[in-house]
Amino acid sequence: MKHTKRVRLEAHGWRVGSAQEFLDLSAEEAALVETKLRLSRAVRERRATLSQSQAALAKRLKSSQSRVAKMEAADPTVSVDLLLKALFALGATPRDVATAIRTPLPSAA
Amino acid sequence: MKHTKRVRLEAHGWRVGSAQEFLDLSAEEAALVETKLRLSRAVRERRATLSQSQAALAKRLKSSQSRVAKMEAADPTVSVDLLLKALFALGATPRDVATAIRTPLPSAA
DNA sequence: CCGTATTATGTCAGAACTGACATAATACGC
DNA sequence: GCGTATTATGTCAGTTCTGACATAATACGG
Repeated sequence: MKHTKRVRLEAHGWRVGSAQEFLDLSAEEAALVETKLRLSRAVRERRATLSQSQAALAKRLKSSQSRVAKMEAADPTVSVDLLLKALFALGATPRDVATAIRTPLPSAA
Repeated sequence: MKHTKRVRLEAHGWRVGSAQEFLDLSAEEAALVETKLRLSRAVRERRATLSQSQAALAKRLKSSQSRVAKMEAADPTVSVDLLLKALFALGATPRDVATAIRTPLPSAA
């Protein structure tokens, strides 16, 4: 279950216009996906550092363990808003968030 | 129409638990709101720099002028996801986004 | 192995967000 | 002032996201 760019676009009722426009939108979508990946990784790392279970973080967030798992899996049904809420709940500062967003993934394109 | 923390929490069906918990959640909510403000400001600045109208940006985003206006007004009905989509559509890099998130507002608390 | 603690995956009703539209308010040149 | 271009505010039906639940998979000590 890995809706990526393509699927997401189709879900939005896409009908490709100019190739240029499509490519640009792809790049923008890719940047957003990459950002989500970085944030989700940051959530997992901070939580692990604090030795908290997903269930514990979920409780603090008034969310559920399954949703935390999806956050860390960068599931497309998880919004950036939720990822940020999780990070702040884990004690991250805006500076920490900024760093996470700038930090490239281990081996991602 | 300025739903802030309080209203948002109530909208979520809040019932205050311990004072400590409430305060913590307030701080976290505040951090998120502050982040949204910074991003919305970044959208306005980038768009202005490019001398684009809200309508032009909206078209590029496949959105509407009114929603771009709400983005720049940091309206609570605008998600961080949408703000990021706008920034990337305006040519921002993850690094730019990170900078925006770290940059304090002119005179905010 | 077996318990059990933790994490992953699927599903869905309800809540939040979105684009679009209408229309009001502002800004700016003429 | 008047036109008009741009931005602001309000509303709402349709889509997306969310929490919760069930349950499967994995990790790990005994």
